[in-house]
Amino acid sequence: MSDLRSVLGEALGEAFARAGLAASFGRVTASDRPDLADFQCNGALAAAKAAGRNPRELGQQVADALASDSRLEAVALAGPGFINLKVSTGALSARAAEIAADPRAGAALVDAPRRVLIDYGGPNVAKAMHVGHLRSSIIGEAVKRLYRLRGDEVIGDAHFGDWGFQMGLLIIAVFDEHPDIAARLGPLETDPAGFSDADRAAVDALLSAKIGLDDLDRLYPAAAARAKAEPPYRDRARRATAELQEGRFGYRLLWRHFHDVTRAALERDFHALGVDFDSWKGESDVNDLIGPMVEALRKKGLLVADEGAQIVRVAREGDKREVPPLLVVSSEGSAMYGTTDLATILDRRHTFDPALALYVVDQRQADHFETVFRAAELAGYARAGELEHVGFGTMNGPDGKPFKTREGGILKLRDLIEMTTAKARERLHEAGLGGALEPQAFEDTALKVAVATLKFADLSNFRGTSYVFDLERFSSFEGKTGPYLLYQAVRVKSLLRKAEEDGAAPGPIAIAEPAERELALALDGFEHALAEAYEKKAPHFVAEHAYRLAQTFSKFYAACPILTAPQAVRGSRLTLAAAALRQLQTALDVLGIATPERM
RNA sequence: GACCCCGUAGCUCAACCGGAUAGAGCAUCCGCCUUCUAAGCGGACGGUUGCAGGUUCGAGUCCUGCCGGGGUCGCCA
Repeated sequence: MSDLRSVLGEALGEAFARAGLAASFGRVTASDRPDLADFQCNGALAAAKAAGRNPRELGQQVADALASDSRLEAVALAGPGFINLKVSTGALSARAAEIAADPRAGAALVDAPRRVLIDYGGPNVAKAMHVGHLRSSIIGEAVKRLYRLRGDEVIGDAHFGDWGFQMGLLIIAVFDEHPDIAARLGPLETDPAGFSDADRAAVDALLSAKIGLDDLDRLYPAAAARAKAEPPYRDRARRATAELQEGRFGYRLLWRHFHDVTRAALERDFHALGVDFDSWKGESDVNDLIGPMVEALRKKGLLVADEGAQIVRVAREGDKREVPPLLVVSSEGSAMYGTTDLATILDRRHTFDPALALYVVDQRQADHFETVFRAAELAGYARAGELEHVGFGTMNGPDGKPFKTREGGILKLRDLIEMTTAKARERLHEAGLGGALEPQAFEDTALKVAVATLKFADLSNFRGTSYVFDLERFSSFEGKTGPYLLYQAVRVKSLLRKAEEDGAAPGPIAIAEPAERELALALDGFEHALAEAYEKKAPHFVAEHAYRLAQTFSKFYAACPILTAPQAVRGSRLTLAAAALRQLQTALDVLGIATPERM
């Protein structure tokens, strides 16, 4: 089961090989000139250059070798040596039938599945998610689904930021605000003996009643600001952080509550966005690994003292810039975020043991990851190429700067979703869509439209570039938008429902009309879009395909009546329509976009 | 200052190891609903790919320089 492009590429590769040239010259691409051909091969030009031969002559030789191929209706040499291929109607019908019968809608599996870990989302304790988390979550989720669809064993890890200085800050902030909590937990130092289940339940009840995510979200920024301005306050927080990490029991209880209450709220928010993690391992989980790891680094001679800190030098001969060392232990003796990252790599090596770990994190941290990855290689925790930073640009406001609210604050993700959902309701009403739906179904549709709006807008751009958030444009039902794609999917669903009511059954595919031909070729292009997206960790190739497919279908829908066609034609077109729907939904599912039944 | 990314139609973006006539969407204009969801489809208009050189039969793509924008440059993550 392969796409036409690959199959034809193999045939051409053989022809090149018979001519004594590398089979890789047979690489086939979609035609630049759809008026002339379906596919083309430019290999004769490069091969002729390499072999010192005439490109047209060589191209003709290769073309002649394919002249009798029954899958091809025409093989023609054009221009300086392009080989143009037009697929026969029979082969195209057969390929379309194959895709229609495929539960995977034409998506192939990789030859050698790997274990892949995707590190994305990056939520933190006590911090409600804001727009800064949006891209990592959306892109990471899409990459995870893409790799899984292609057959890899994939774990999506939220890499929960649940450790470090901000925990100390929160502890003292909560103690200051709630003397009763301070009185109950403050004295509990190291000995949990005598702390009964009933005591634990009482503490849990106390904390649940008094401290919610909103409180943490309010306390944290205030405490962080105060620590910056008041060294004594900062020092208290540092001490609390150190005591927490050393295991002070009362602090651990409080910390556990921070952790649990945040995670529950975040999971809900993420889920509403269609983002679900397989693992919520946090920075705290590797805390106990850090001590031994530091020792091991020292023994290996990698750790050196510098300016009062302990560092691992990672600069290499031939570096164009000065690559800073990894700061493992600060001059105050504490672990840095790079330390935690390194320990996390070690932990993953011991547990999931991924062949590839992808870090879906803001592009601005590229240098940091370069340093960490080099240190991991030096320490023997990973080999070159096993760790990769999948960076992305920022989502900007109309001013071209990272998105802020009108007041200049950071927009919470929940508010962004609510804003987009409100716009979706408005647009649905404007369009007179969804009027027949029950209120609950309407809300469900509005949320799906909102998620499609946000995600498609993000994923249709190459991840590396920044983009300007423009709700008016993104939420439009016209053009290259999420809502347009949902609309197309819903139209097909409606059509198929109607066909079923009429008792019209799908039948064998027989490509005849140009619009059918185009649709079949679009369906065939799915696999290549997936492969491209997979290789480059760039979901926009899938988004691009989804859009092209929807548009090609719409053209077909307009040009080819289905329910009113003669039975055989109707059967063929119904099968094509069902295949298009399944593939569109599969593509949208990779992007993390769900389609409603009606709108 | 050093290094990295970006600069493509009026606007927002694509362009598959260097290939034919650089493609979409929005906006503007012209057509198409007694027919399956017209929030659709077809067509038109729109380009010195930031500038200047170089390599090549061929450059948006590779190399050099310059201009403009963004980012990063150890004890916050």
